[in-house]
Amino acid sequence: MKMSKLHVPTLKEDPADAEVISHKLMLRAGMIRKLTAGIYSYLPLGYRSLRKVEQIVREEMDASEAQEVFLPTVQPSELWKESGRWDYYGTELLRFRDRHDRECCLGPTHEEVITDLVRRDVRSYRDLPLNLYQIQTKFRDEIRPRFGLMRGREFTMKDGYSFDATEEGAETTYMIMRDAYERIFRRCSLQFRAVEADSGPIGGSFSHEFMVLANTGEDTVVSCDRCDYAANLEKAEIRPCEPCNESIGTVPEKVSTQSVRTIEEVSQFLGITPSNLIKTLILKTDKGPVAVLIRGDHELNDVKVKNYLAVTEIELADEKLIHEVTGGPLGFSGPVGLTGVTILADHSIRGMQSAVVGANEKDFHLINVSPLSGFKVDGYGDFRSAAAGDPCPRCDGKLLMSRGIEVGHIFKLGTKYSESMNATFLDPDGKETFMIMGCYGIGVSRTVAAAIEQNHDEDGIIFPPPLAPFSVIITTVGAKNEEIDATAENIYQILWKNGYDTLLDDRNERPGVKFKDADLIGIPVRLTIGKKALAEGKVELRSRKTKQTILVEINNVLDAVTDMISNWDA
RNA sequence: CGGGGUGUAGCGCAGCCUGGUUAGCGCGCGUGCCUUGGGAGCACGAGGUCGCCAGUUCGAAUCUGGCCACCCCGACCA
Repeated sequence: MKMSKLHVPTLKEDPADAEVISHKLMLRAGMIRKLTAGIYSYLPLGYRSLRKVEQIVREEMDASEAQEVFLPTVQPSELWKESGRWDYYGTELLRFRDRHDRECCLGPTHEEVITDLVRRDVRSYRDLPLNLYQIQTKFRDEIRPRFGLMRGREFTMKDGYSFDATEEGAETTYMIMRDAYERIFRRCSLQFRAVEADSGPIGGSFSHEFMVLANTGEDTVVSCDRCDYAANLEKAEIRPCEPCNESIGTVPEKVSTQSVRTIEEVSQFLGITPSNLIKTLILKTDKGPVAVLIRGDHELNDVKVKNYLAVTEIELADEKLIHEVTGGPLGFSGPVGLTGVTILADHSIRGMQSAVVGANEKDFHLINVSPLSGFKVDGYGDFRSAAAGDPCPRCDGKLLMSRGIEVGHIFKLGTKYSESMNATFLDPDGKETFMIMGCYGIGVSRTVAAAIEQNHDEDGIIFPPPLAPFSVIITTVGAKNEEIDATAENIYQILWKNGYDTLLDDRNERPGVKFKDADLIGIPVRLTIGKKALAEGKVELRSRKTKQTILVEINNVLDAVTDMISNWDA
């Protein structure tokens, strides 16, 4: 491609509405343009990168014996009602009616469609396992789209679904997909980790998220400094601590705490540390209110509570509900004497000896309260979020926190959809059996953004070669010169013939402009052709990553380019 | 949806508080000259329903009300 013909509207300044670096750079590099909130057009460079990722995904999925299909975007409400998700999915599902007043939605994911497809034609265990995938645009009416392609409403996703006859088969498929994902993200030159995750609203029994490590990530990844344990913060397990079994002979005492109510204020006021406090959080769920006790220095993990209670909705209670439940105002709740509500407590509460709790009365707290005798607990569990420095649940190491961008997610779904949608087959004994499903997603457009988050500098994007829209850019410098132009054209042809996507910057621009653009759009290898070096039969080869420049003989250009690209990650 | 903010040329912004001729600046864009190893210079030029609607006023980018869009912070997810 000739730069003079390529549509790359680069920008000198950062667009005002871009916050994160990948968004800024993709706009500045002329890769994408926003149409409306969370919805973007891909320009030639952006689309080329997107397709590079798609191609890697395709190759690795195909190599894992998954088969590509292409499914409808518009889906009838009937299917969603059948799976039960029409009511469950909420406003993220964009619904509308067609001219016949039939209810439809735009597919945010395709479990229903694929399950319907498979149940129609697959009747025998002989047809299983079956693993189908597609790469297409999904629409999720996100509450708050942000950060450009990182959280769009419309985005490109690879989603795959597997159907197995047996549990063992389903687990094997899961492992195959896990391996495929490792290969895919490694090929994208990304630094990532596969972490244990909560299986979320799609449901299912176990799942992994693939997290690209980046400071701007929206997710928190917990990992061990000793072993390879890594988990999403929502999921990260806390090892239960030893229960304290001696009740020291203290008697609860009511103290006035006037207008102090936050953990910080109360502990300062009483001259104790937050770890001596128990915070009593009143939560509203679809099965009624619950009280959850968490140590003062810990954070509630509502996903854990949600899973423990098997409820679908959970949120912090408002002041009115708190009053109804405890009889006291916000900030002074406590478990002592609390009735008519389920009381859950985090494991760490058991290890406390004399704690401070709210008195369920304005301006009063109770001190010297023992979890052993001071109040009733309906269930102990793991209800708090891991924090940096917590012990690893698997070994003696300590947990570290880092930020991650979720680019892939795999679930073993089990029979959730096959049961609700009646996807069955006949097993070898002729018995009708539910298929065991798995689902495997990759945020393709998000992967491009994540790669940029991880690979950039002050001059622009530094594309890893597998994702770069073009691998090489040939930049001619100096005034119009036939020899330079001819050499450039010649090398350009050679590189294309040898499989390198090559850009030729033949614009009548000053060198500075060409260099700035080449850096901004992040082409890995730049070949500069100028008068001085050419007089010696040489051209310059520069790595966008190391910024190192070497002079190479024109005859050796192909080898030198190959060398630089194949040693990119070295 | 709750809280905060912004809307003026393709992009980035000033002007608004304290209404008053022709609405500015930088970048970009067009033409010409010139220049060619890190976003050159000079000259001329094109480009604006000041987000939309209503109101106040002799007069509104500027004041008031309503609406819309977008961005940021929280609950969701690839």
